Amino acid sequence: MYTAGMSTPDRLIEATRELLWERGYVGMSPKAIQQHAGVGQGSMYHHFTGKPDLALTAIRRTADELREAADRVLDTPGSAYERISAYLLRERDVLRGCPVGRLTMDPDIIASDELREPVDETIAWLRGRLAGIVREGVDRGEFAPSLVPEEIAASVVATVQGGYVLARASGSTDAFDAGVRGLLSLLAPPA
Amino acid sequence: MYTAGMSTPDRLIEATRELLWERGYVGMSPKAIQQHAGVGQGSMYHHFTGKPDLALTAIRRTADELREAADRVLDTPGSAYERISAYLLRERDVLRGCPVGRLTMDPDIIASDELREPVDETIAWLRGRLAGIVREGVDRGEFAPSLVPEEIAASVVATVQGGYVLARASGSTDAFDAGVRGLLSLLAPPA
DNA sequence: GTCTATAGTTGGATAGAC
DNA sequence: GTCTATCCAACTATAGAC
Repeated sequence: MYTAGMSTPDRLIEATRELLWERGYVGMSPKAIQQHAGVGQGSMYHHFTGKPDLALTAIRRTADELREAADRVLDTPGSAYERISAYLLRERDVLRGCPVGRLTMDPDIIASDELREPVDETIAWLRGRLAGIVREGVDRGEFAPSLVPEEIAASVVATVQGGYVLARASGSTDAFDAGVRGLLSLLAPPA
Repeated sequence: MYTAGMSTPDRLIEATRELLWERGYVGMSPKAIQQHAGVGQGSMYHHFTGKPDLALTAIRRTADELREAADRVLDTPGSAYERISAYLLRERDVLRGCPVGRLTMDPDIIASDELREPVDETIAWLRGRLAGIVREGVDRGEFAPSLVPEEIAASVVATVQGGYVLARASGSTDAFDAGVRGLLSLLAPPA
C-alpha cells in the first residue's frame, strides 16, 4: 500500500481498510495496523480511541468508495439490462471478496450495531438502486411485468456476494463468472 | 448444545463446529472450545494435536451433514424446477449463515490448503449436483436449451450464499427470501 | 504528536502428576 | 485419559517522557 505523503490518520485508516478486507475485524490487531501504516503505538491511540473507532472510520470510507464505484457503472444511459449487466460484469478483485460484504461474516461486526450500520446501509442502498433500475425496465416493457424489482435486485446483489464465496472456496474466479453469466442468461430480454 | 452422553472427542468436535459457525476460525480459541465442550485442557490436547486438527475434523463433519441435507431435498422425484425450488426454499438458519460457506471469509482457512479442501469439495459437489438437475431439465424441455447447466447451478448456489450476506447485513431474513424468490421467478418455466 | 515503558488478559500449547 | 502448572507470545490498551 502506498501511504507516502499521507497524514498519520490517513495512513492508519488506509492500513485498517486493507486489514479489514484481508483478515476481517477479529483477525486484525492494533499492532498489525501500526506496522502496515508505519506508525507508532502512541500515534494510533492519539488519533483514535482504539480498534473499534478506527474500524468504524475505515468501514465508512470503504462503504463510500463502494457506493461511488457502483454509481459509476449504474448511473449511465442504456437499457436496464445493460446497466445491470455492466454492474455484474464490472471489474472486481474477486478472490479478495467484497470489502463490505465480507464484514457480515465477522462476529464482532454483527454484534455491534455501530459497526454493522454502515454495512447495512451500503447494501440496502445498493439493493434500492438496482431495484429502481429493474422497475424502469419493467415500466418500459423491457422485463416481464411479473418481475418484482426488489426481488430481482436482491438476486443480483446476492449473486455477486455469493459469487465471492464460490470463487474463494475453489481458489479461482471461474465460479464467480459462471454465477454472473447464469443470472444474466435468465435475465436477458428475449433477443 | 446438548453434549451429555457424548464421548469427549465428540463433545470437542461439536463445540468446535458451533464455534466455527458462530465466530469463525480466527475468532475461536482453544479455551472457548474447552469451555463449550465442558472438557479440560489436557483432554483436548490428548485427543487432538491442536486447533487446526480439531477444526479440520469439525469442518469435515459439518460438510458431510450439509451434503446429506442437500441430498435429502435434491434426491426426490419431481421436475427440475421443483427440485431446485425445494433446495432454495429448504429451511435454514439464515441469520447464522452457511456453516461451510462462511469459512471462505476466514483468512486462516483460505491460507491453509488442508482446511480449505473440505470447503472446496463440498461446494464443488453441490454445484455439480445442481448442474445435473438443470441438465435434466434442459434435456426434458423444461428449461430453455440456451441455459448452461453449470452457470445456472453457480447462480443458485451463489444466490443462497449471497442471501446470507444480505440477511446478516440487515439483521433480517427478508433479504434472503427476496433473493431466492427473485431467482425462482426468473427460472420459472412459462406457466 | 510521537515515543518508549508498562500492564493485565488471552491465545495456543507443553510438561508432568495423577 | 484427565488435571493442574507453566510458558512465551500476542492482544489491547494506558502512562508518562519527550
